[in-house]
Amino acid sequence: MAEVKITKRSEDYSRWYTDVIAAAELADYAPVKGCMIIRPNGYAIWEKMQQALDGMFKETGHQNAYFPLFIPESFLRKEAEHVEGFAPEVAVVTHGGGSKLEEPLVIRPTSETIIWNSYRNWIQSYRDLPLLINQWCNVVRWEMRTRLFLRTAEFLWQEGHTAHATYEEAEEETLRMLGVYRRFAEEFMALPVIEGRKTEKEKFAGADHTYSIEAMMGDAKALQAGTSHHLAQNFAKAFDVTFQTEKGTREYVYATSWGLSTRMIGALIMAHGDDNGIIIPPKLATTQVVVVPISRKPEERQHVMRAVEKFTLAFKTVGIGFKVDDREQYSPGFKFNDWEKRGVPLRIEVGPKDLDKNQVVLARRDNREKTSASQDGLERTVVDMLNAIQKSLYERALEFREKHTYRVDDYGKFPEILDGEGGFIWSHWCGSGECEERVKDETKATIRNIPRESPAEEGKCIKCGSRSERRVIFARAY
RNA sequence: CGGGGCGUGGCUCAGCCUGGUAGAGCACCUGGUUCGGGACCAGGGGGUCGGAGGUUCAAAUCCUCUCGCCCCGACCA
Repeated sequence: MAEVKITKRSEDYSRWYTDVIAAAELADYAPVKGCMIIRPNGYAIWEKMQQALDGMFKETGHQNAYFPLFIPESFLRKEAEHVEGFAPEVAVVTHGGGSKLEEPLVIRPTSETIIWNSYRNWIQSYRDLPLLINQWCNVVRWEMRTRLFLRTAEFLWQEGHTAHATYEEAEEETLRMLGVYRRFAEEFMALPVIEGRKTEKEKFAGADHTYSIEAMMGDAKALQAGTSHHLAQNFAKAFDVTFQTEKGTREYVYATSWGLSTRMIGALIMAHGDDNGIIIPPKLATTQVVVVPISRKPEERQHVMRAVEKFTLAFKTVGIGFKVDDREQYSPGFKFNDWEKRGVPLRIEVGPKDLDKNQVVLARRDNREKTSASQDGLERTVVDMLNAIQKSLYERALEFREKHTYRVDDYGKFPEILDGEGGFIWSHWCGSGECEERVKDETKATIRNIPRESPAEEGKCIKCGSRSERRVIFARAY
């Protein structure tokens, strides 16, 4: 276990980020450029995310399946916008079994093409619809500049691919899954997000339109945390997927796809982490509570351990994830720091002084407050406190976002905000790609999305002054 | 792909300018004393100095080539 010191957030945010990952042993750089090794601590978070999401997918009627990693190159070319969007970043396999392949195989950057190729055979009639499939897998996108979790050449994700009889039904599904992502972010990640529609420039290659949830990180930059696409009939037409309607006519199928990736681990780090390391929200922590026994003499140790065994037994019955750190070679102070950088939400300290009073010391990771609690019914106290931590992480993140959100009607204020503390800027936009592009060139801020909750409001485009009907969010993004 | 930097035990780095046969801190192992916010003492293990070639009696050090990584700019979940 190498000692890792963490750069202060205020000093160098991106170094802080990589330091936190090293300190918490979440991931390593791989021998292959742009790839990462997700270490057990990092993977544990992903597994928790998977569990939560998978449950919600099942609740909304989806089934898991698995499609191949290799996709015939020709498939990718069938949808014009799609190939244009992904061609620059696909990895291609040209050889196999010692000889050149007849047709190169691309390693999936996303699976729309290979999945819709199958859907052609799966869908005959309106009775086969809707078709609601999800898959958990890895994908590869050859990125120029990579950062652990946020942008790597290979990453893990889930991709949902559904087929519907009508445009409206597909739209409903697209928004339903966006809502699932929102709920996941808020309830499990303690991360407030803004649902909205992507601009034409930022939408998924091959989609009719794209929705996203956007979150604010600890440096006030935006992170796209999940996307849901309405693909209309684009892929059905490309792969000739039609169905017979109730009336006996033949129509192309409507599609959606939606994905959320290991990037969320990066979001978690940047949304909640502090100078001491990552803070894992209780609902995503495998180890929710770490118990640090403190003792000097062997007989003291025995007494302490007896008490620990007693209350941890109760933890098991109520399903609290805990770990007892009984390593003898480390001092309590070392262990406090060790578990803090790993982000365990709650620490329990028990020593001789506590035994005398039948209590323990509870130390919250989120605000580093220490309080005493009785050993009787400790499991209830702990459950309550974990809930309180979950809630307070959300509130803190929301407060931070509010504090860094501005309504701006004067383009001249953009640099001041963006080069200062940064943040989300709600401004009017006429809807033209030129204005969007010019703002990006001039300020490095992009339109994150057109918020769904943004009320209709007459205004003038921040850039060109033309008529605008609602505000959009400008921000610098990851 | 353009600009900048760096490759020396697991990690961070010194040594290189001025060649002389590898060193520190942390981590690791053993024993002991410790233990309520990163303990201490003693002992110990571990490196073909990114790779190849060259100069030299002698190369981590000088020369040539090569590979890789990191940071900054053009694309993106």
